[in-house]
Amino acid sequence: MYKKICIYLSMGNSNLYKGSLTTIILKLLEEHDKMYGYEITQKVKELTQGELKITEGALYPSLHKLEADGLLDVEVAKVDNRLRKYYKLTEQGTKETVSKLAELENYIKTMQNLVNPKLILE
Amino acid sequence: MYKKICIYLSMGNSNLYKGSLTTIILKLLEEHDKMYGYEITQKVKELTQGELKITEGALYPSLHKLEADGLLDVEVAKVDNRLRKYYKLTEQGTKETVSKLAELENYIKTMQNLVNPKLILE
DNA sequence: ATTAATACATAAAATTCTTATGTATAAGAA
DNA sequence: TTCTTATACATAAGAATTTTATGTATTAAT
Repeated sequence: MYKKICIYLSMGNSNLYKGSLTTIILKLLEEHDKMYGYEITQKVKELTQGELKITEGALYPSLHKLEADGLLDVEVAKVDNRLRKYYKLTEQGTKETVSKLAELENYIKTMQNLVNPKLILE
Repeated sequence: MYKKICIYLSMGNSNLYKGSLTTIILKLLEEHDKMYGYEITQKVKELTQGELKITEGALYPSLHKLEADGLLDVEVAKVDNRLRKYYKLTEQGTKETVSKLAELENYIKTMQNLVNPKLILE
């Protein structure tokens, strides 16, 4: 038998992260070429020093959607008798990544402008 | 009779804005003391040069929730025979604003760190 | 031997927003 | 003067995304 007790901290205790999961996945894949789901959760935890924890319930459906949309290709591997699904960017996925990153930069500028107008002079 | 044809552009054509509406409302009220709903939509449009358009369907329920949560007080006024509901921060709302702004700063730092790790050295 | 870590998955519920619609007054254009 | 746009509120169905909870299975560590 199995037993599972979970503690769900997820997305930084702030709902600002809502809507950024896709951007995060695409950017990580742009930098690391080929990653599997669990690896993404660990990498995000590491890069954010524990601030951001991607939950499985958000990650896997998101990966499936990106694949269905043609932004990711999947390749199944078996390592130590355990399943791994490696994802990588398609050509279209690479384009979408550029676009998503531009959106993020734009979001940040807009929000800083809204929230702290004195510091933005350009 | 009336007729209404709407063009819904809303939240910057990017779902990164999901989750930031509350922060935006609170910050505007911190700066402008007292505002009504329609005024908020216009102010946001103006401050973001049209990039961000708050829809009524998002704004009004959000204002009602903030009021129900004790973060905003409301005061009804009649100007030119037209109804206006002025909202202002409660004491608790002022505290929450500080907290929400800190969350935003933190979100921006975390995302920049994730997305462009080379530029962050601190 | 039991727990923690690795590795996938899905599904109900919550949250937030979009889209659509409803109501009403005032101002401006045709 | 009539039609449209702007001002000002509201709610509700549906979409999208995430949280919370659960399910299955293998390997490593205690």
